[in-house]
Amino acid sequence: MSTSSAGSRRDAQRKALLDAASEMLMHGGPEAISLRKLAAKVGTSTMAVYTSFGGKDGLITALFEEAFDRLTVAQQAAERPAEPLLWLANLSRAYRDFALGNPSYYALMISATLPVPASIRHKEPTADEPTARTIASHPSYQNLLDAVNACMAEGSMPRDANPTLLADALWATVHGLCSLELAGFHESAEEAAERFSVTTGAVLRGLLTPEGLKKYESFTQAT
Amino acid sequence: MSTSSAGSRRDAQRKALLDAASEMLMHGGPEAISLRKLAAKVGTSTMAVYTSFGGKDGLITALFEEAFDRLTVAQQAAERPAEPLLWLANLSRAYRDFALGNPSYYALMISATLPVPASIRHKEPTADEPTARTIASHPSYQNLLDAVNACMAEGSMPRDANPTLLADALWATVHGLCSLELAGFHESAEEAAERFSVTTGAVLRGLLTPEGLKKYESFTQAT
DNA sequence: TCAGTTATTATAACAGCGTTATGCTTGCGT
DNA sequence: ACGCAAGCATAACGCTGTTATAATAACTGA
Repeated sequence: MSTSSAGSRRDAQRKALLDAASEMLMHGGPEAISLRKLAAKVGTSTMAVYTSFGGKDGLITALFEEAFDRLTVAQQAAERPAEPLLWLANLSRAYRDFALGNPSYYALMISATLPVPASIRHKEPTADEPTARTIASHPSYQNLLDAVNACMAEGSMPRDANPTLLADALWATVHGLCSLELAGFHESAEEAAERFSVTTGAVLRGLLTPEGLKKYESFTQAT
Repeated sequence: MSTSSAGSRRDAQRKALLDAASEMLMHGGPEAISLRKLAAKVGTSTMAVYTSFGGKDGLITALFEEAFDRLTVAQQAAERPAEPLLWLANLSRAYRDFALGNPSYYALMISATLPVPASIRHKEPTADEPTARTIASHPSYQNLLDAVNACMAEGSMPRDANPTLLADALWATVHGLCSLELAGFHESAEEAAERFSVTTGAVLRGLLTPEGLKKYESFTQAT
């Protein structure tokens, strides 16, 4: 049980590097991660990054996965009421809270997700295994899908709809809102919060069945 | 009229650099822009970038503004029917067409807009002049605002609403959709197109008044 | 038109980056 | 206990943006 089990010396080195990189990320953003400074911080040389992660790309990928894990934790920490519509609203809020609370991690998720060169350089898109699968099967997305399926099951959303389509609609909207808010397109925090609730409410209402709409409006009026 | 008028030798150099940088951007993405390669391409030295743009940041800023100009052209080239609701739909489509047709420019807009370090390094946020103003007064955003105001004027959207709030809701949604689509979260182009129309339709319907909703559904049923 | 001043550019050097080649050193398996 | 394989430190390579210096070009004023 030298290397197969967890807790080897190598894993300790890996964790130390990852923690230090995480600190650099949170302190100065994705662009502030330098292998040389990272190695100096941990007390080793840059070669450690290559043996542990295979290079800087591997390190960034590890941070990227950690970001998604943190998001998943934030999502699953959200209150899960019996009403799936309220659960969906809580998931949206949790997403925003994560983005605002971990802006550097969120920036990393976006910057590592969006740019064309990154997706080109990393893996040739020769239909090997599209990135979509990687995300769709992630717990973070599964949470959202579960909530959508629950809404469909109770008739708040059309039962014959494609749940992935509905989940993507909500995801894209929430992501766009957080992206713009973090970019600084908000005059005040209150205005950003209002825009978030108004927009997510609008897209959610737009996806509901008449029955679901009635239910949703009873919630918003009650609260 | 040596330097005050247009067409100086200096402006020609600036334009040559900008065009070459634009080509590098479209070919290899934002990260492929190297001052040395750019200077070699134009047939000068890297110092030209410093005299014309003040450095690489200035060059990127110029490309950033060019990206917004191109977006504005695409927006204004969109058909403008008498019905503001249809105009709004056309603006959304034009935004997506621009993003898909100029992915590198779009990536630049996002990457230069979103990351925390960029906004920190560039200008200290000492309330000097928030970025929001810069964007809100841009023709591209004004187009959207005009359409929203037209919808409010005809009663399709609540007349007592904040037009900026409504415009931001649509902008964030469309932006989030394009961002996710360009990131590669689409199994097929058809699926991405369907998701776009479904989501934008949902958020638009969610922002309408009952009268506006009736009008909108008469359009979708007619077409 | 010519002299003086200013601005622009080419060359080279500087500091930093990710990556890689080369030995040394360490630790594990036999 | 020995031998071998893996990990790390050192140094070098090629690249990046930026800056100092010196020469050149252009424009201004007499």
